[in-house]
Amino acid sequence: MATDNRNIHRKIGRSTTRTKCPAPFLSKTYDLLEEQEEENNNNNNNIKVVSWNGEGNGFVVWCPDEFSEVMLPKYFKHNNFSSFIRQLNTYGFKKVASKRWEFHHEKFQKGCRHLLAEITRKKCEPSVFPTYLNPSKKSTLLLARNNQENTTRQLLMEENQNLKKEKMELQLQIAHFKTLEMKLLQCLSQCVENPHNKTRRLF
Amino acid sequence: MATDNRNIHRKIGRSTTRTKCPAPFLSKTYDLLEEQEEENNNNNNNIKVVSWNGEGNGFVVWCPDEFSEVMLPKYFKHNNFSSFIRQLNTYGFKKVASKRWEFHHEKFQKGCRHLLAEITRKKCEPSVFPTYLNPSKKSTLLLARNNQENTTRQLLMEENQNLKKEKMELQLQIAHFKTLEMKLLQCLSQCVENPHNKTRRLF
DNA sequence: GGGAATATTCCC
DNA sequence: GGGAATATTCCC
Repeated sequence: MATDNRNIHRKIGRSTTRTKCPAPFLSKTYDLLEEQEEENNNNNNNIKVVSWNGEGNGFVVWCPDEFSEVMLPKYFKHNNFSSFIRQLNTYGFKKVASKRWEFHHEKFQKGCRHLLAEITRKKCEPSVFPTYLNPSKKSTLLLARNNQENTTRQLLMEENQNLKKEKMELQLQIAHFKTLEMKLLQCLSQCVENPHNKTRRLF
Repeated sequence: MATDNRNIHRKIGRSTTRTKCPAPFLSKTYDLLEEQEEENNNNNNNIKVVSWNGEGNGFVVWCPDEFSEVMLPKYFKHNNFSSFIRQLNTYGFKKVASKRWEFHHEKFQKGCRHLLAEITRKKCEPSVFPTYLNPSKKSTLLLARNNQENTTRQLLMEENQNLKKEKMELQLQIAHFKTLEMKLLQCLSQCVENPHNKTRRLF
């Protein structure tokens, strides 16, 4: 196993001064391009394996097979092109051509190593559950949690409904009492004014 | 980079028939011991680097430096003893001696490769939040979620309180009406019976 | 020892 | 492309 003298990046990368230091993957990919660029310049006759693109705002893997077999193991712990692509996607790079392996990232540009520290890993959508729970367990937990929440809400809503119904009934009673009071008062007034009338008919 | 023909374990390991297949780390560690055992038997004069212990219910790394530099890279993508230990801990192995690197696991025994599939990774305590969220973000989310739940409940509870208060007031009104009705009726009856009495005093 | 970030692999 | 499991690293 070749010793990896780029580990220094990683060591600093994990420290609390993270803002100063890009992720190891980014530094290594940048290193790879810079070192390959130098080699490309020295041997104009050779076919390029990987290089910055014309504008210097992205890079192209010209020979994926050679890149994977020869270059990847020099910088990473594997020789799989797909793992390299997976990392590019993780850090938000975009494939910008359909017929060649050209990738862009706003903050990944030739001569701008200082921009690397501004590139962050894409975050997955926040899930409220740890990844090791299988979907069935997740649904069970979801149901449990929802059930608990729903039970409280359900009880409150039921109570609300009942209270509203009771209120309506009470208001209805009051309406009847008001009518009754009115009639009684009417009746009384008639009674007082004409004590000998039959007032019962009001009821 | 040496190709790793043990990846077959991994490929199967990720399939849905996971129960049949141990984690790659376990298979590799078992392979390593079996292959080293054979080498130990062939060269009795050599110092052992790693071997099963006497009972066959654990193993001993006799020479950590040589083990790390020579054997680890043959089976894993690193040469760090501490990473190997980290994996052992992840899978629940216990260090059982203070003066040498001897590790046990109930299901990791000489001649019992079939037990490996029963060894599982230790799970961290279920956190409701993804690990990438820092504590401050976690509290914010917690508060947000709680706020949302609390808002609903709070509103329902407030509505409930108001409804109960209104109900009480309505009942009070009804009580007054009942008193009033009673007095009016009393009054009326007096009025009818003794039309010339002063009935107003009842009010 | 183990939590957590990053890397690598596998799979959809 | 990206979710998720496992591996490797870093740090407490």
